Amino acid sequence: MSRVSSRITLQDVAREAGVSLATADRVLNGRAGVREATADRVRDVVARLGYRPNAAAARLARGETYRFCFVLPSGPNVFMRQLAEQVTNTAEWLSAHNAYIDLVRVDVFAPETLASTLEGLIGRYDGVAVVALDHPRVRSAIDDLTAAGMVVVTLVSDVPSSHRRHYVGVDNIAAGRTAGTLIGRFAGGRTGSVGLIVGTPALRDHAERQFGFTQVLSGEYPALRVLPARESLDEDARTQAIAEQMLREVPDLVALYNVGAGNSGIAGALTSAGQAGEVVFIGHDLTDDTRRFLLRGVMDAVIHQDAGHQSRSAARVLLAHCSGEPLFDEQERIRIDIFVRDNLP
Amino acid sequence: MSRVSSRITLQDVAREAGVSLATADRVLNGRAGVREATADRVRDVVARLGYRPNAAAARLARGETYRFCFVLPSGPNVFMRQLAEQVTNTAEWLSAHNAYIDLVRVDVFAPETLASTLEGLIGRYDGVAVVALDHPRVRSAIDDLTAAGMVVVTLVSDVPSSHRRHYVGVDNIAAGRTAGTLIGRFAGGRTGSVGLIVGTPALRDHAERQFGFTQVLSGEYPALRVLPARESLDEDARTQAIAEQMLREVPDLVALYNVGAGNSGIAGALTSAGQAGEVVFIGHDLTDDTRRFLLRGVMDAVIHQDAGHQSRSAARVLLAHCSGEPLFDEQERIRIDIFVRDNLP
DNA sequence: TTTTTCTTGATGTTCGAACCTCAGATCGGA
DNA sequence: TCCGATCTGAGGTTCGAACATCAAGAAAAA
Repeated sequence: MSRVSSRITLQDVAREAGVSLATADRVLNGRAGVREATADRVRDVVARLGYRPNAAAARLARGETYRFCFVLPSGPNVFMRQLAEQVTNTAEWLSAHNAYIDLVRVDVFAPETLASTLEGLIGRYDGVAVVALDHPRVRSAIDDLTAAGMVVVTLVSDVPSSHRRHYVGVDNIAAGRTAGTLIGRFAGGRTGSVGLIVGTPALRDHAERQFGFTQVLSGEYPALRVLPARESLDEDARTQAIAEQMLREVPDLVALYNVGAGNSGIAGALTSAGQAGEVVFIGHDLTDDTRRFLLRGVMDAVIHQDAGHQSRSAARVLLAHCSGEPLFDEQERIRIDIFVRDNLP
Repeated sequence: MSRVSSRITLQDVAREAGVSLATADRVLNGRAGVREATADRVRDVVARLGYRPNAAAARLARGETYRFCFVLPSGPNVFMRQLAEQVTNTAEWLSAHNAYIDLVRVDVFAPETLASTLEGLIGRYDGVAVVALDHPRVRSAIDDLTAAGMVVVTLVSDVPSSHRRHYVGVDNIAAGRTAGTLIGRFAGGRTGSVGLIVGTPALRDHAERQFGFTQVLSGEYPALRVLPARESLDEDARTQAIAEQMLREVPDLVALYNVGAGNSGIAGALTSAGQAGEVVFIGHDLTDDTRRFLLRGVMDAVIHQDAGHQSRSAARVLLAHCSGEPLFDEQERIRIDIFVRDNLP
């Protein structure tokens, strides 16, 4: 049996170090007016006793409230709607920690709008989480925010070259590779063509998934030929039209990978062509629709990134950076979930 | 833009309801001596204003410390070692919430020992998380604990018929089904036999996985014949011997599913038989070993349940039940993770 | 030696809620 | 109408840390 922790207050530390509470306090909060030797003594005792400030008391005493802003894309995208909903839940949870979230939705396909929205946030928040577009204007807006002393994290879609403090989201190249491996395996040694549908290659996450997917298929499944990517703009109707055309014109079609939204369109096309369950179909993001497609055998796997995790993680990261509390990195890693019919949550 | 929360104190509620702080306090903490009509008025205002007690202040004021005990199996099982490590991390996190964890390890294959260990905990803790054996003695020990007013949650392996307050873990039938579907798909239309290795059918989770697996394979992949299950007792050497024997004696072996531990043994057998990558191999629990096997192509998929999630979830559940704080169910659902080479964390 | 500057201790207030006591107020029943 | 029982208000204390102020003592500079 191992007692893993204890409860030690600043009082204990002060007594043990032979200084007053005030001095111990000055050391711990980096206030001036303590001889270096004394400060060291205090720090020693802190380490030896394993003193950990009572977070509840500290927050209560500070009485600070943090203001965060989450900037998400507007539009009908189901995943983004889920994310917005989860942000609302997160806000409720955060309110117990003296932090408030405002939620802003802007047009994701307009870098100028996004950039100017971001710039309008300067000084009004302590931290910003943004589903970013990798565009020079957006990058410079992010840098402006950090220059103004705000903590910025990118959410779902990264801008690696910016000064964002953290990226909360998955490795989309790995997500694409995962799709590639699953399609390669599910195709079961068949030879033929694989249809590839993206929302728009202008979105960094779509481009990365496409890259990872093609990499795996062309490298390891030579029997499968990846057709040139078609753009759906994430619209159901357009996606359906593309899928229908493929089913008509590609006789040896063995699989479909949909990088973006619009899975309902593909399911519709497969079903009406009588090919549901025949053509391997993998897409992204678990929704009511894709869950149903999995259960019906229309989709074979869904690659997912949990909106709730990402929202909470972004909030924790913002909070930790603003209040100086520690972060458990391992807990903040967002995973690439694979769902098949049998492990649906 | 939507401001999702606010900060309202009990003071505000009392003022708005036209009562004193003391009365509002009595209502919220269920203390006697308030007329029902007045209490209703207060509750109305609480709802209307969306008052949420400041958790930090509440905990500070209560000053309670909760003592939890985590009872895990002893022995060399890697997953259980991971779990123990994560419990230690969780303990550190919990110490910021005035809660302490003791960690006890007992022999999992001895229901008597487990049961008497549990009974020895009575009165010494506020809550217990236990990796339970589904055995009448253990069940009655759990019921004794709850009868003594302690909160008990089962971890990883459930005892559904007991009075445990909560089960933190995955649906192991679903996990077995997931393995079945993946093997069925990965086998790619081949015809042949599938080897099935369990630790011991006495463990509920093993039995459930076996059940789910067999259900899917026999129901949906008639070309695959599931061999009678062999028992490995979770030992590498034994597992290896079984795998070697299967590889020798079953000429049409197309896949192996290992329900318990001992994946290294199977990997060894496959490699030395020159069958690595030929025979589909799926097992449980991501470890350094299984990760390596995935990357080398010896294993095709690993079904995983995150030890860190489970440990933290158990702690949150215990804390919530003891302190009466709310739980977000959705966050406490443990997922069945599927890992292939490309989505390793 | 005398100032000035630097350290330190002592002491207090604040945060929001939990919990306690005591004195009135109100109410029902006899 | 009066009595006890039941409400309610007012006030205080506590938790642990953050932060402020003031004065005493020590060390360094003049």
